[in-house]
Amino acid sequence: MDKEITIYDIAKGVGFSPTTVSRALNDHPAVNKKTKQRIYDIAAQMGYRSNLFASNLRRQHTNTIGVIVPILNSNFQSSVMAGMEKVANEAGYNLIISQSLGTMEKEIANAKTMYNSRVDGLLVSLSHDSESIEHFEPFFKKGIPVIFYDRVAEHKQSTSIVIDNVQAAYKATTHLIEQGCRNIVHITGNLKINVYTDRLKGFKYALVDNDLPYKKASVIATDLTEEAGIKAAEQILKMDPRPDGIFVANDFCAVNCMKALKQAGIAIPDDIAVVGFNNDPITRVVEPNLTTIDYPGYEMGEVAARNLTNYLDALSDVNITNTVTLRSDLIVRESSLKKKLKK
Amino acid sequence: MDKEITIYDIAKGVGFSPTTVSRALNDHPAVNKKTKQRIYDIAAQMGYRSNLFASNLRRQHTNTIGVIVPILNSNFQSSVMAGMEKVANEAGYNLIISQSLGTMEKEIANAKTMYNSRVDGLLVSLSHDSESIEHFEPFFKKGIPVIFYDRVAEHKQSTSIVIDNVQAAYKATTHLIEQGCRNIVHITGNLKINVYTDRLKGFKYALVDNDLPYKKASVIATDLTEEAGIKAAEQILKMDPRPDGIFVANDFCAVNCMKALKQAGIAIPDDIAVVGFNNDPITRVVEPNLTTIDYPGYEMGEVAARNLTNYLDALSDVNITNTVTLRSDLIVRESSLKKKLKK
DNA sequence: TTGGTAATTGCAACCGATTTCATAAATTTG
DNA sequence: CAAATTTATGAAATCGGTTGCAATTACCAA
Repeated sequence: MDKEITIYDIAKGVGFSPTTVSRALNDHPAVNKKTKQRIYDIAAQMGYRSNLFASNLRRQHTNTIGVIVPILNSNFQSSVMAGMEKVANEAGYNLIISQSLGTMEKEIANAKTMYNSRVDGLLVSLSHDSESIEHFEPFFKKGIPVIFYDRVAEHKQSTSIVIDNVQAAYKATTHLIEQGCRNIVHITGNLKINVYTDRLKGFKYALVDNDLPYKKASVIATDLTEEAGIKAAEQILKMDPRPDGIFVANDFCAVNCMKALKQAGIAIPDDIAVVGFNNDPITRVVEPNLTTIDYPGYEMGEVAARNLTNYLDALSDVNITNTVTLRSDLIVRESSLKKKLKK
Repeated sequence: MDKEITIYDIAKGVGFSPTTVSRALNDHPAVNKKTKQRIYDIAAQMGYRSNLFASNLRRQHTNTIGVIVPILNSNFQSSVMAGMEKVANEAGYNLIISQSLGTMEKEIANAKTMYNSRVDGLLVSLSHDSESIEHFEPFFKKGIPVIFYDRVAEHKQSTSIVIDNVQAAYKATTHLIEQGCRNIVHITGNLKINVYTDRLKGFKYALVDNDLPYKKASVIATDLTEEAGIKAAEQILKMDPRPDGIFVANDFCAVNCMKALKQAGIAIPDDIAVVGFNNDPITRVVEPNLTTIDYPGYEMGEVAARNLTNYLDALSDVNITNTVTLRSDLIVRESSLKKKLKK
């Protein structure tokens, strides 16, 4: 097995001190250009690779960004991560990733690991049942930047990257109303999470602004899983009068709900129009194609990572921006286009 | 900002030397139990956290596993990663992740970064156009374990985690034949990649074993994207005689091909039966539901990571296993069940 | 020639934990 | 009770870069 080459070996090779070698390798301006070149050449020739621990130990930073996600294998989250990885990689940062699997317990453990791994910054989407963000206090105390995205929490020391969930839900609901729906049901997730409370707000506001009554019974809170969609469908079928529109806070759940309704003989969109949320690929596969909100995951990942790397590289000196809101649009497809409006 | 607590601070606090503190914290047997307990208590009380760089620098390992994937945002890959993360996390390893975006160039750069980050081991799924694995030589030379999964390459020093693609494709094709198909088309990906050549082999063997002719014209090599599926459908529509079965090496492509065929008035499965590959969630959404091969991504991630951590923790002393083959099954759904066989 | 400044380079002290070797104290054995 | 072990602890070297400060040389103007 090859022995590892150090700057001391290089120093011996070129007849300069380790100090100069170190400086040359870091492109320090106080080193003669010719010296630098010679050192580069010899280093390359000897197959030198820098020892990041030694460097990190001395410099007190790691060039590593921690990411904590609820779950990796969802279309949205993996898109986010793809965007993050691209930006982080380009900026010279490594990404270390862990999933909370939706529990606060694991999120706390992960935060601790990240803290011990001394990440330079943290990108977090909160778990389903995270009721506090106390476990990030150590980061705040030590001035390690934490950026929340999608599922965020308010904190004066952290930035949040979100879409305007209220507005998006408002658009979605308004669209249903424009299609003639007068009795709309909203299927949502855990109402402790900002995204779902905001979407509920948008739903409510749209009703009110269109002089439609808002009834608590029209909101079905679920865990947004496959089964939840089916159960919600059953619940809807029992309602009297039967709803004529559904706004679901998640595509996957929406699709399963739709399937169950179709099996029960409901015509979509004519009997019931459906709108989802996220623009998951399945929305273009299900029949009829699902109207949904385009939630730009990849872009969100890029923005979150860029925000962090800029801050770390002191490109953005102060952390002025507290919230970044990305645009999100309604994508209209057949699942919500009632016939009477079609030509 | 809090100052960082070191073992020296603790040493001062308890009146023992840093040596003893270090040993106590690592649960070394040569430290008195009472001493240990006192050190634990004080460490906790002072809010001590170990400095991983110092430790890594001295110990020459990082407790970090590098993962290089072609692309993060695919259902299969993110499932794999979810499985990996779970196992690695439990075994006390961090995962650093990078994507090659399908190009060998970026894969080489990523490998270099991982090498410099001194990962303890590497988990790799090769990029589309990786024609050699020379860029992993430094790892092999230094004895750093590299495990390939899904898209693998032969190397005497590395383990591969795969499914039996030949057998899976054989099953899929045989199933189509059993359904009465006599003129089957195979849509595949880049034939330089093991998974696709193997699937092609399975396709071929199944034909031969059933006394059906294998024609080169029946194999459509594509990039398996959404558009590729549509283009392939157009190509199929022009064929004379028209095929009665399609075996696609990827669900996403299969679904789009199916949609295009349906639009052209083809009845599925009666005119043409379709089988996909991967068991992506969309297979249960498309109509008719797509018959496919269950490719256990999550499990593959678990197995790959476990294999690596066991090796690193010297639980499996020698690297005996060179290839691990996971089981994969055919899941039959409506897209391939021709009427005449239905009751 | 002299004083002064800029350009290069090196010494040595870190960063914080681990580990070899030696030592002191406690315990067992003959 | 002396000798041989065992148990518990510490001093100091080490891992491989980085960096404050000092030293040397080169260069320029007066």
